[in-house]
Amino acid sequence: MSPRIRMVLADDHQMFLHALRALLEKEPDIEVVGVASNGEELLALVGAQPVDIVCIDIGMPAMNGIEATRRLLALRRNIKVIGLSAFSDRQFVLDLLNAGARGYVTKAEAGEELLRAIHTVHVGKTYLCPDVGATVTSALLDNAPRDTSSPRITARERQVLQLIAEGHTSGRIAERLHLAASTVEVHRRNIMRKLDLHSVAELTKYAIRSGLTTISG
Amino acid sequence: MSPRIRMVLADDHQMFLHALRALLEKEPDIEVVGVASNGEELLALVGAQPVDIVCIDIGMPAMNGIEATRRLLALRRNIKVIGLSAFSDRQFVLDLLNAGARGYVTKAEAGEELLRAIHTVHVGKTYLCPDVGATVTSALLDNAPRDTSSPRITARERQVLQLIAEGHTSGRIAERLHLAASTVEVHRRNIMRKLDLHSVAELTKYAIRSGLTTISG
DNA sequence: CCTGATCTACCCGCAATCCGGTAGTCAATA
DNA sequence: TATTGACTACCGGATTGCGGGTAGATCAGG
Repeated sequence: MSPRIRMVLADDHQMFLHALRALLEKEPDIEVVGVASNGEELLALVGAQPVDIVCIDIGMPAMNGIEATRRLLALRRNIKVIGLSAFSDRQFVLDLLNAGARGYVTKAEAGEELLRAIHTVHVGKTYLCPDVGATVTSALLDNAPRDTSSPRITARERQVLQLIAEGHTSGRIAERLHLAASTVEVHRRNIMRKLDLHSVAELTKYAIRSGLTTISG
Repeated sequence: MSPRIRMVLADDHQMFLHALRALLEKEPDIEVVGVASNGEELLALVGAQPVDIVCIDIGMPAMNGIEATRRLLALRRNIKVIGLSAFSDRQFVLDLLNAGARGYVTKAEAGEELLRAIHTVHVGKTYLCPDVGATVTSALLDNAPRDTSSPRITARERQVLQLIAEGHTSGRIAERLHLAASTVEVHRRNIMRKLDLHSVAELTKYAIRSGLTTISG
């Protein structure tokens, strides 16, 4: 008999965290060895014990889910990461996979979907839940340079977008990042052009979908 | 021995729904008799069988949680409703309680908090989770007209706010509503003043929290 | 009848956004 | 080496946002 799959769960909602733990512990081949409600707790948990798979909520406020994935894999390269999210934004899934994640499941899916993902990544494969899988795999299989249809946001732009979505003006963002206001405005325009969004309201929603900011705040 | 508490859960996230079910079914005195992922399913479930307590997620897209509560209680007056939410907006809690709910718990709280709420409302009392309880009860106990601290938004303002959060300018909102642009701007400023919000990003998040608009769009 | 709330509409003025350019530096890379 | 992309910074101009007023119309409640 092979040993049970050692898992760690990370989500900023305590209730979801413990409810999910209860769901997974009904599975005989899964052992939840810890839960974390922020990035620091998560890194401490995986640093202290052997862990096979980590489920990370993309929408954590304290630490960006993608950043958390990167730091986690820098610490323990052989851990498998599955991203959990309330939304399914194509670009964001691609970023997460680029960061090293092996799976992606939306919270709208049933628990069985997550179990499928766990067992799939545990044997070294990649699992994407059906609704996002189609669009993403088509993008991955397509090695051709899809210039027009792949709006990639840079790290700096992501940083500016986050501050815009938090309600700051370009001037204050410039102060915060030690930049000229004109530079921030360039980033702002480039973000809007790349994403084809044309108002702060749309930028804000995109930032929330991407996990760059939370609804409360 | 008293019979078990018959519960129904409603949330648009399948995963949370089933995870929460697993958590509650570990309790010997609780029986989850059904789960619903939208308002229609919920009404059908409580119409078909005896139910003691219903947990409703406030942030359901298809049906407003407050509206669902109202219709639920119109159908079965003796059912106890507990509101679940990812956020804790004072005004929404008040609206929910006005609609007839007996409890309110945020998803950030642990599962034990929900169990406390369930047992409390089951014996006919009202339960509010600690972080919102303080502000809300102070508002309820205060019969005096707290003009400055009770930001009630009018129907027209809500309409304008929704269109702002959808990314429209005052000019286009004016066209849509057959108003002068100056009038829309007045509504806009009154909304901001009442809610103490000072950017479109903050307005957008508030609108999402209020269920006026959805994140995807 | 009067008061208060709401909706309507306008005034001014400054700040900020939004869209179009140009252009230098730097690092990676083809 | 040459090119590409990212980051930086500025210019100009049109539009919009934002905060402060004033004010008339309507309607409900005391």
